[in-house]
Amino acid sequence: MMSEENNSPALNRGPVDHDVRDQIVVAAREHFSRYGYGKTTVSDLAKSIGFSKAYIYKFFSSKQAIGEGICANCLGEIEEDVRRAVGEVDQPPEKLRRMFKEIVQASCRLFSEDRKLYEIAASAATERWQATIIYEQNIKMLLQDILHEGRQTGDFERKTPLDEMTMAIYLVMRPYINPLMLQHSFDNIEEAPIQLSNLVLRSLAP
Amino acid sequence: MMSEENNSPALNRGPVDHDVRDQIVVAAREHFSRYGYGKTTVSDLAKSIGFSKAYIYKFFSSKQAIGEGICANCLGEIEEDVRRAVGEVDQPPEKLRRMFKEIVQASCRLFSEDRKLYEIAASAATERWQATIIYEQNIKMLLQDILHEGRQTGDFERKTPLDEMTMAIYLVMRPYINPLMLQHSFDNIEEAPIQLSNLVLRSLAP
DNA sequence: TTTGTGACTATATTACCATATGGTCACTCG
DNA sequence: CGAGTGACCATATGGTAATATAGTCACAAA
Repeated sequence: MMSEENNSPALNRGPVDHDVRDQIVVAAREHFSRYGYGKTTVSDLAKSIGFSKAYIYKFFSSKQAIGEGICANCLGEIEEDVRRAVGEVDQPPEKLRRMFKEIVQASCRLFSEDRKLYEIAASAATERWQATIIYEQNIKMLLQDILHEGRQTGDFERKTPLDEMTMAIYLVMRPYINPLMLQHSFDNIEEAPIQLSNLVLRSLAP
Repeated sequence: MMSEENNSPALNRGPVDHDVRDQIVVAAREHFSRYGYGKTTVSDLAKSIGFSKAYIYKFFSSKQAIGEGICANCLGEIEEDVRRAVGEVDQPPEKLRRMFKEIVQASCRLFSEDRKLYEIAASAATERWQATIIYEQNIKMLLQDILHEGRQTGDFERKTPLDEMTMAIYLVMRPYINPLMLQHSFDNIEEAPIQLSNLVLRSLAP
């Protein structure tokens, strides 16, 4: 499910469903991934799809808007991976473990296999782009769903208010969710999600 | 208790206990705090204490060595604040709460009241200066002491290995200990330490 | 020996300007 | 009317020459 933006400074312009819009996105992903966001000029994108630079601006309000689209894709893919991993098991405690583990894995994969796109995600986090905010919201909601389910199955305690619980656990995960913080969490990246899952699950015990 | 360095690339030189060494440290703290580490030249320090630049290098092996000294001071002061706060109460669970709360408060205080020194601490963290490593080690040891005590008083569970416990809780606190990560933790800085303390304490319940 | 320095080098930083780039708009073409 | 663009502007960026700075050393004075 793609996250469509319609917020404060409108990112998209012109026809929403248009072949050229998709071409731009494809070319942008390719260029950003290969040369990086900074080294790619809007003219480069235009040239590669055979139009003029001005035409790009019929579809996107700025270069950053294109970057946000690509970034939203990347983060969306991570989100999908996480949802898939979570969906593979039934017990809420195990879901939580999977969620934590897969978030770290998927983020590290982006970092090591597509550094240039990772850098976009990092600067998106620095500058608080919509893509980042939505991604973090979605992850938090996924977490809340798991907690809610665990409460109903009796796996998790029910005294603590659900949103406090969600917030606290989200804060524990944040250093591995946010690309900026991830960079400072590479020490013990192997054990960290396991140890932290254990800690969180102990605190969730009924 | 000051932390003295004698490590890989020796930081100090010449007479350890010397009046001029102290003068340098005092002048450096003043200058770094007012103009920042980058904008302060070694010649500035020399001039302000009435010696030549070359003489500075009789006491410190580099400008960074001076920076490390100042940074170690700042972090040492935070550490002292935390130890004091922890020492004011008796119950290990309350000690943990205090520790978390005071670390956040003291770090935020440095950030808002002495931004320039905070920036040194941040770059010390980026470049993994000794001062940072020692500080983080000390904090971790303080944490372990509290946990150890709590186990003996029966306030905390005893099944989980002590060092796993320490590591996990340390990882929870790290976003508020490490100056680099702190910058990205300002949202919810009020509730975060409380909620996280609650979570940790729930997980520590026997 | 201990205290102290000016003169020196290699590297880092700054200041500058030419160029490149993001972004707009009036306009053409079919 | 809608698809598409060249010419244009203000600002960002990159490269480079000039300057400033970290750090050393041989040496002097006490």
